[in-house]
Amino acid sequence: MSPVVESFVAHFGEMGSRWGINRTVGQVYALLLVSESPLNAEDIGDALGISRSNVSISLKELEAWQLVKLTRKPGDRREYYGTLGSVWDIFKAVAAERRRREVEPTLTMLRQALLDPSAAESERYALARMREMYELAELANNWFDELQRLSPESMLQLMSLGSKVQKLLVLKDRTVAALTGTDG
Amino acid sequence: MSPVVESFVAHFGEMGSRWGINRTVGQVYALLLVSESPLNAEDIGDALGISRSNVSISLKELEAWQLVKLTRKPGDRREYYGTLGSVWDIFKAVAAERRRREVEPTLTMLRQALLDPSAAESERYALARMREMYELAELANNWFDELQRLSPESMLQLMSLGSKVQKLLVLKDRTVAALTGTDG
DNA sequence: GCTAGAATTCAAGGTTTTCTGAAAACTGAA
DNA sequence: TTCAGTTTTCAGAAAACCTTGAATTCTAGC
Repeated sequence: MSPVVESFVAHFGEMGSRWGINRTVGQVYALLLVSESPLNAEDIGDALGISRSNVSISLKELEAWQLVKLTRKPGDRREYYGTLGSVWDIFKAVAAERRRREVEPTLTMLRQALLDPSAAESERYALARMREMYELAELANNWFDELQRLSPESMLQLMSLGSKVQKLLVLKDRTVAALTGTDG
Repeated sequence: MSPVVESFVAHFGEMGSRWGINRTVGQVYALLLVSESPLNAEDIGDALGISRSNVSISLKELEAWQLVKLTRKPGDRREYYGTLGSVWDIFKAVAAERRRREVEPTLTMLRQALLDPSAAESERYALARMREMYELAELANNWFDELQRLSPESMLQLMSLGSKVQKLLVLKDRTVAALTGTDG
């Protein structure tokens, strides 16, 4: 590995725990990201100095995240791993999996708690707080879902707009008001 | 603790590691979230069955996230902890801290790697991949920054719009084109 | 269907992270 | 300034997590 690649891989390893994956999974993914052609498990283990079984476990984890794709070479029985095509696809895959792991269980828990008929009067404040949280989380969750439907171009445009989107929203309100005759 | 609060606290504890905080920090925060009035360290330790020193460490961590605020009661030397006012404020604080911990170190690393003059020809592919990643991360990062400037109302409106925002973007393009006379 | 090579599983050992109680440091009120 | 009550620190114990090699299962190509 060249020095630049080495520091990239090391960084992904160190950041792993902050990102909710472990060191090795981070390193394996970093290596695949910057490799021009797919690698097999032995290549990966050799490059990172880790055991064959650890490579296997890490690749399984990356498959769960849907961050790697498997290819085969004719006349070669080993499996070769590569990453998704564009960084945009990667971004979407990470967002989807994080939502599944980090947000959805909480939404489910909150939904159940809020529907619980045994809730007592003394819990009034706690339930109100939980409801607020549920509502914002659900809104944000659905919003991310919708954003993923946008084309990369639209997404780029929206992001470049930044907070100027506010002007556009005001404009929209005026237009709607004028068209429906419901203004002031 | 009532059963509903207990399951809420337990859930935050279990999700802690997925969210990049530890079990105890998650539980302490959950408890503060649903408590109508601020709690002192002893209250927290008793409610959660953890040591006084562990409470102290967890509160320090929550302070680093800027998720708790400290109050005092007249004639009481103990410190009382409560949470931020609205879920929107909480959301913003979490986003800011996560960006600081999870995104910024990577942007810094990529920036340095991309500027490194010792980059060799053999690293061409790796550097291209890293540049792509850097560009999307920077764009998304700045976008979040801008979004935080929006009022809660605008944010709500934008989120409710969902992918229909695309129509608004098309409308804007047409208007700009018409005004500047640069259309087809 | 065999089989050699490849992938996976798993128990044991190693490492990192978290938690605790005891001790030290701090602080508000007298 | 003193001091009792409070918070913080820290070394060691406990828990959680990760890694490994050996054994097992799987499978592509014959």
